[in-house]
Amino acid sequence: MIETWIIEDNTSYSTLIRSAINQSDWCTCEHEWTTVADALKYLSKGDIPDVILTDINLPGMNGIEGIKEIKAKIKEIEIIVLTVFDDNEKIFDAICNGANGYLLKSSSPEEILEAIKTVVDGGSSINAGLARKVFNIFSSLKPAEHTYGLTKRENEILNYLVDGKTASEIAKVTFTSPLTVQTHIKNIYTKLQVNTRSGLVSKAIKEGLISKGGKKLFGNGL
Amino acid sequence: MIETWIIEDNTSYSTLIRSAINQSDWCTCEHEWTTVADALKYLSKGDIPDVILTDINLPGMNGIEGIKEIKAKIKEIEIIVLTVFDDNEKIFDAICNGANGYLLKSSSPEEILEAIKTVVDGGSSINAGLARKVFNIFSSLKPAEHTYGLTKRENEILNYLVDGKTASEIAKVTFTSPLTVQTHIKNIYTKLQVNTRSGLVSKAIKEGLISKGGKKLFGNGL
DNA sequence: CTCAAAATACCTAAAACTCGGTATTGCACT
DNA sequence: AGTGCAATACCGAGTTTTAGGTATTTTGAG
Repeated sequence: MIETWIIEDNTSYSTLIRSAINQSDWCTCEHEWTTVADALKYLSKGDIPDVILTDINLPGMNGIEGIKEIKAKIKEIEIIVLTVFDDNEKIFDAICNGANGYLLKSSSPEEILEAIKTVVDGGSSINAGLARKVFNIFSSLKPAEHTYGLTKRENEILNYLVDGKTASEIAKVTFTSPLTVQTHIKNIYTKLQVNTRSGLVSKAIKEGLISKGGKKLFGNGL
Repeated sequence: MIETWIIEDNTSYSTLIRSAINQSDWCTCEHEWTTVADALKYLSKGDIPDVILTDINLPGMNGIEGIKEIKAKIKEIEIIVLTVFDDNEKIFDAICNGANGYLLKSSSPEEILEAIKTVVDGGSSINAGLARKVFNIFSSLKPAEHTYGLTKRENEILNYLVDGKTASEIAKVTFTSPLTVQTHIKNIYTKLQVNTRSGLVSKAIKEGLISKGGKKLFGNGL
């Protein structure tokens, strides 16, 4: 039997969902809370559900923060966001904070039950329309592939610079003169149109100019 | 009538899918190619499908590159990846390059047709298991929230540094002495355990220490 | 109020960086 | 054989940064 909780300040809506859940023969909802704080308090007492359905717009702590708090406490709980918001930012934040599903309140009770089943089976639940948004967020994450016409050597040196190395340190690992490295750096500055070391590093990371084994990567290493 | 193409070097598999598609009364598949190059050549002739199903492991140009090339030519074409690979990297790359759906070859013909319908309706198609992976990639993108105990002022200055500003420039915009700014920078260095400007900027961006209106952001501005 | 942390400001000296140059060598392409 | 680009190396002057310090004034929490 799957145990679920609902965190939702609109009690008439939560009651609706709750009764739909309790009508199934494999899933129950014993508790509904109006704030994240209430849910967290009860969690501390050792009563742990399999799935939590949560709104985002809540009094006190919002649902996004709530996901983080709940996951920090017991990461095994599957969390499904149930909200009216469908903007990229909310979706992005919710997923980043550990949401396992994202549903709109326009979803039918059947869809909600389906989503619960999906997450307990180790999947993630999101409808096609929202999935498109997730896909779009992803592809917008990919920086445009400016190369600024950097040569192989310049690119190599750029990578060392981003590591925080000085010109002389780079000279050592590349077996060249520090003066040569300075020349390269000067040329990189011109090509990237920056005039400080920090501006260079910033631009290089933000525009994905850094390669790791030939692959572009994001600021966070992926 | 939805027109689809298949790019797949395993012709016995593609023939199977093609006949399944052609058995529907709303979707046809006139062309199947074994390489991206073939598809691109035909695209140039003006014959444009609504949806392309593509493998990833292809002779010559791989499917990931293929997505980019096809989208660059005609971005309206919906592209569904159909592959045996389910590793994070392939999924990530495919979506970043503009894939609109991602299916495993274990999918049934019904699921494939469902996916085609989904993408032409403006959604994105991905099954629950893969969606979980996408969700996990997202949450791994979120840098851990180290703060390194930076004070408000230090954080402010850090942001200017990441912009490539010098100490004196920062002093001007903060209406303080350059010496004060230097002191702050020195303290930031100690807290972040770096000893060059570039190392600082690099670490700050990679670990998401940069705030924009109170919000964390990624290296790419999101 | 009081105490600690934060923010402010200054000093010095060495090291590193920025920017304007010049110049040689080697390699690929025509 | 000649042209162009990449990579190498150097000079000099001025600026900025780094790494030790010290010290005063705010400010926020108890």
